[in-house]
Amino acid sequence: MSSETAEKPKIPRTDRGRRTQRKLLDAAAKEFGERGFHEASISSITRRAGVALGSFYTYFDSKDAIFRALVVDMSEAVKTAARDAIGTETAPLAVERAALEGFLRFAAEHKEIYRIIDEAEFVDPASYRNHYETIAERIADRLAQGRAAGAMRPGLGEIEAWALMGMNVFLGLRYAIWARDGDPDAAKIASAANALLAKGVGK
Amino acid sequence: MSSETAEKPKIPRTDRGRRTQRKLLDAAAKEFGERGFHEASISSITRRAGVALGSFYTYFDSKDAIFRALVVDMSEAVKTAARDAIGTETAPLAVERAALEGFLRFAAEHKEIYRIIDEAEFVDPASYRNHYETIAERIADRLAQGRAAGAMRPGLGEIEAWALMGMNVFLGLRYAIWARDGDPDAAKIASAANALLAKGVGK
DNA sequence: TTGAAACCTGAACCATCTTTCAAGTTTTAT
DNA sequence: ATAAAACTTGAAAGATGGTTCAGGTTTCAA
Repeated sequence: MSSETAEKPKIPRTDRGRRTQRKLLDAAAKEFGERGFHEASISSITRRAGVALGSFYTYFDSKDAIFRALVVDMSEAVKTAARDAIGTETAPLAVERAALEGFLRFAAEHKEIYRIIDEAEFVDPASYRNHYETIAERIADRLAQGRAAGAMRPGLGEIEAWALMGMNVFLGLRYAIWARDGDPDAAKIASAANALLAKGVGK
Repeated sequence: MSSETAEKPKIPRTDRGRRTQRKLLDAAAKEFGERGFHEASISSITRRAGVALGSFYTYFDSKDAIFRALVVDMSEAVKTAARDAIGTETAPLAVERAALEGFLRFAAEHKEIYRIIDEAEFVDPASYRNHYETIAERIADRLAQGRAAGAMRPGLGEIEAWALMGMNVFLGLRYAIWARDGDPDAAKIASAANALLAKGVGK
């Protein structure tokens, strides 16, 4: 529970072990995504993974431990998705648009990330905080670059980074996780958000 | 657990009863706020409230039920705080600034709302969704008014409302809940966010 | 004053998992 | 081929904490 406990990695030493550990991780992503941390049960995870209950403890110290491992995984995955989506874009505003569009598409494909990241607020607060702080820093860096490139105004910093991140997260919640029939597609959402970012709501 | 179960209100019929129910609700707000839904225990709630364990079930059907009651309470409280903060402002941008500043101050005073609303995603998904959808509608209405008043550009709708809401929620998370020494105050945050809203990041 | 309804009490019940463990199987290295 | 290390197994231990209940006390209305 505490973030201070030793927490030896438990790294598998054979192929069979690595396969089993991965099966557990994948099963856990589904289980936690569908039922949330507390509703999820280890026996259900091992059942999904097709291994015995006891094997779980060969690879993870506890239910908390596998959840933490998963949060780190997903947190990486989100960041990677955004970076990949940015690709070769260089114009600062185009970069933000691409990042959001990529994130929206990723979230739609992996709806479980929201539940897992969100539940980290309760199960693993340090990772939760780290997740958002890291992303905010990354956005702040991009804003600084936008300024340096002369494409953005001065005075953009941490506040604007958090505002932009919140915007993206909530657009993902509404249009990727809670998508409805007839909703605009990811490109449309990203365009609208980009316009807001570029010129605000003023006339 | 299901949202289909009858769920009779259990309304107290005497003053004593109403007092006890309120004590339980207040105790639960603290307990859930400090420990989160699953770490929280009913015996701890009744201990805080100074009543016997069994009395809990005179007023609430279950741990879920009192949590749901609390979510409704807090959801109301947030909306009220924002509305009160808007007060007599009429200029559309000033309204948004006031709403955010009011929300930031409220969140700083009631840090438990974040944990309780956020945990509703898992414990009471319908209320969670309803909370944000209601707020988004309210923001969308204000944007429409801003447009009608000629202070905002055309084309602002649901997307922009969710973006703005996300902005506010994340600014609250960072600067009210996770406040650090040396952080700008609520007025400064609201100003910066308002500038972003007014003119975006462009030069 | 008095009976009924409302309310209070806390020990015990019980269902639900997490975690452990001792014994068996597979893999790896020599 | 052989032994050690890695891995697997599932029954059972153990802990937790929500919920029930039977009996007592307080409040209310007539």
